[in-house]
Amino acid sequence: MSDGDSVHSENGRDEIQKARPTQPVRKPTLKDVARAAGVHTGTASRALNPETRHLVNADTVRKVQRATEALGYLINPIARSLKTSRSMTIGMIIPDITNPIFPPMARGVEAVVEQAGYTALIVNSDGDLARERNRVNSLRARQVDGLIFATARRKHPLLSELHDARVPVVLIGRRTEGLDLPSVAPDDEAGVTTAVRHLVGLGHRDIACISGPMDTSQGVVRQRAFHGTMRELGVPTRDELTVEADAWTIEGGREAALELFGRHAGRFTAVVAGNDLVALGCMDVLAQRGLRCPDDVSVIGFNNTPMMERLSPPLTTIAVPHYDVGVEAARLLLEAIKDFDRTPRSLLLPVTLVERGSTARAPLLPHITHQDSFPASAKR
Amino acid sequence: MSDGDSVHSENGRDEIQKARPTQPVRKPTLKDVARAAGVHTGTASRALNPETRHLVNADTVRKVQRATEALGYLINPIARSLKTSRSMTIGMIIPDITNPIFPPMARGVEAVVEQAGYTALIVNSDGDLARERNRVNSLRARQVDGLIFATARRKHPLLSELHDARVPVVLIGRRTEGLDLPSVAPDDEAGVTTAVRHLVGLGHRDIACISGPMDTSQGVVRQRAFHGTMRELGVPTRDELTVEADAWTIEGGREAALELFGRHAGRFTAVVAGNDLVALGCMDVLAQRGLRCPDDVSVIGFNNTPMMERLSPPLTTIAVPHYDVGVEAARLLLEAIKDFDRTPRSLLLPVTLVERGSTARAPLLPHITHQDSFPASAKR
DNA sequence: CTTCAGCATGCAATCGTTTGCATACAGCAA
DNA sequence: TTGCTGTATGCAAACGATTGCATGCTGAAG
Repeated sequence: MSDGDSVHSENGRDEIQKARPTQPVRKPTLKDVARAAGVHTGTASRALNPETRHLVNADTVRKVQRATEALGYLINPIARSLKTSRSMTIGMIIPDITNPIFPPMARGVEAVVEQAGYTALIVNSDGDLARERNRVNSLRARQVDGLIFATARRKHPLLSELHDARVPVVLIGRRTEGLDLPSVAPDDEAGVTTAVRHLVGLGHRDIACISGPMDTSQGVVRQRAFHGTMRELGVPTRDELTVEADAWTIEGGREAALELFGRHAGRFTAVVAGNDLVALGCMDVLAQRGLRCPDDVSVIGFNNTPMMERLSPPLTTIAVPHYDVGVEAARLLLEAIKDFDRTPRSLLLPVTLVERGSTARAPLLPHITHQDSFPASAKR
Repeated sequence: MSDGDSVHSENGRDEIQKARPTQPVRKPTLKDVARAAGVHTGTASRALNPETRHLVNADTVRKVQRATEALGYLINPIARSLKTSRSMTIGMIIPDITNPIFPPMARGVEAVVEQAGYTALIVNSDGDLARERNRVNSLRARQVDGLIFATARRKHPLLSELHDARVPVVLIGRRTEGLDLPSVAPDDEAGVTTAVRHLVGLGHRDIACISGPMDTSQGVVRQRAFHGTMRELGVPTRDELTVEADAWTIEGGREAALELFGRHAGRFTAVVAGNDLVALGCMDVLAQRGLRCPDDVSVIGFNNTPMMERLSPPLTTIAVPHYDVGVEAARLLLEAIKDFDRTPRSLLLPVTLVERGSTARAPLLPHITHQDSFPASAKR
């Protein structure tokens, strides 16, 4: 509406920049504030910054503050960053934002950094290494003051580079190899141990393990914990019953389950999955083969991903406090920003078993033979 | 490796800044590149910028590029932004990042803006107006070149402010009121119409509507479409059968369903929910009252939220191309950034019915009377 | 040989802050 | 009076890029 009738408005500037309906008001700068308050920009700057405020007379501070409000002045963080080379910004790299465990983490991170005056930039790498590098470079160029990696790759050239460049970094979901970086992770080992005990307690002995990708630390930790616990409990394991999912996704779980069956590995009555999504994929394959869960095969996941309680059967899983993971990671990062050379702390967050419908007592009859013939109950 | 053996390296700078275990290598600046290439910074700048590259001799360009690589130079977007007052950054405001429809949108947005050299900053407002204001201010201060609102509030003082400040804005999921802003939304009207037709086609006549919050445009559009379609089809509606959920969440749906029952509204055999989460909340209440879905009551959602196919019963719903919504929103934003005064376009994306297990033919017998007594089938 | 066009580059101001240093002034002691 | 101390402010140089303008050069036209 306001542009149809824009009179000639030939004010000389319009000749240069293309004619605009309304002249965008120039944002007030510190100089404007200083002028309005009748002081020098330096003084205004000091008055506005809590760190330096004590250097200036209380009355002057008030004058400056009044001017600030009157003009609606907003500090320009870009100019500030240029000078201070701190951006009050941190970056969070997520491998797959559509995996529902990450949004709560992101919120946890946001909640605490925001409190400290930081803004969190959230980017996702799609698990793609090149893309990840890209995103990280872009974040670094933007002078982020620190980085949180929620991506679980085990060794990572980026990490040492970042360390050399003295960029504070916190890892989520894994401890590092080589480098000693602060990290926060759910207690994977305890979680898996609990899961295995649960199954064994239900009478299962032939338990398969569909681990997550072994190039992620969580993948290896969880698988290792599986074998460790089985050994401790004196339950024999067979190599054929351990497979690795290529990705922490439903599809990854599906493919791994397919491979498991392809191996003609013989009877198993339960599976410990690397995470909930992998468990879901596995359950798909089970169903497709006419095996009922939990009647024929029990399945247990990891994470307690949202919605898992509403599936049929509802998934038994290990609950991880994702929000808290984010919170703690952020705290660690703030520490690292404050003092880069502080010796890195690592947190292990407790996890809990959530018993639901996907696990049950082991069936009495063998129902998967080496030949993949099915028990009566599973035959249509 | 090139720093471990760096001899004493007492270059005077060490004396000044506090001694550090390892000297953080100063990031190369444009000046360094220029020196290395034997040209002036101005020339280097022009050589590196595709827009101005044609101004400089091809050989020189090559020299500069080589120097750039050799030094591992990364342009400093902060300095660049300060000068150009463009940040190559856009902001996306999401009301609730844990609602699984948003991550795919965010990815869509990211995919296209990234292509254009922009970085997307994703923040969530938790639906809280003050917080939203906050986040937006922080984004504006950071000089974002444009904003995408995925938050569905109907009228919004912020929006006109932003418009006055000539900040490009694109809306997701609603057309605006008052202001004419570019937007992209699923075709809510068509979606609801399809849903209602589906139910009526199954023989339902007593259909309840649990709409989303009516202070969101999607809430009103969908509810309006419900009543419109019912009228067109000649199916009478009763006011008591329309309730409003306070939030687009499971909890919101639950409370609304409770209210519906509290009203003693009499028989209904189906409900059209504002979205999938609301539908889930409603189904919880149904189950709790001993009503089976779909045998006693059919329920249809909206969005085709991930996982809905795995529930029991799997949710019949209207599928929305969330990723595409993000893609289109980003495109619109880029257009608006290029030319703020272009007349705003609005897109309506097609939606499709996904028939699953939560809807079925209407039961023959009335099973909810005004007194809330239940049919035999529902009695335990 | 001049003149001029046109290309390639250098020069320097600028974006909006921060911050080390210089300055001004008041109060106080000698 | 002089000399200090300390406090409050001004001054101006950064930070690292962009960009309008000036300049130098080459070669062709006159």
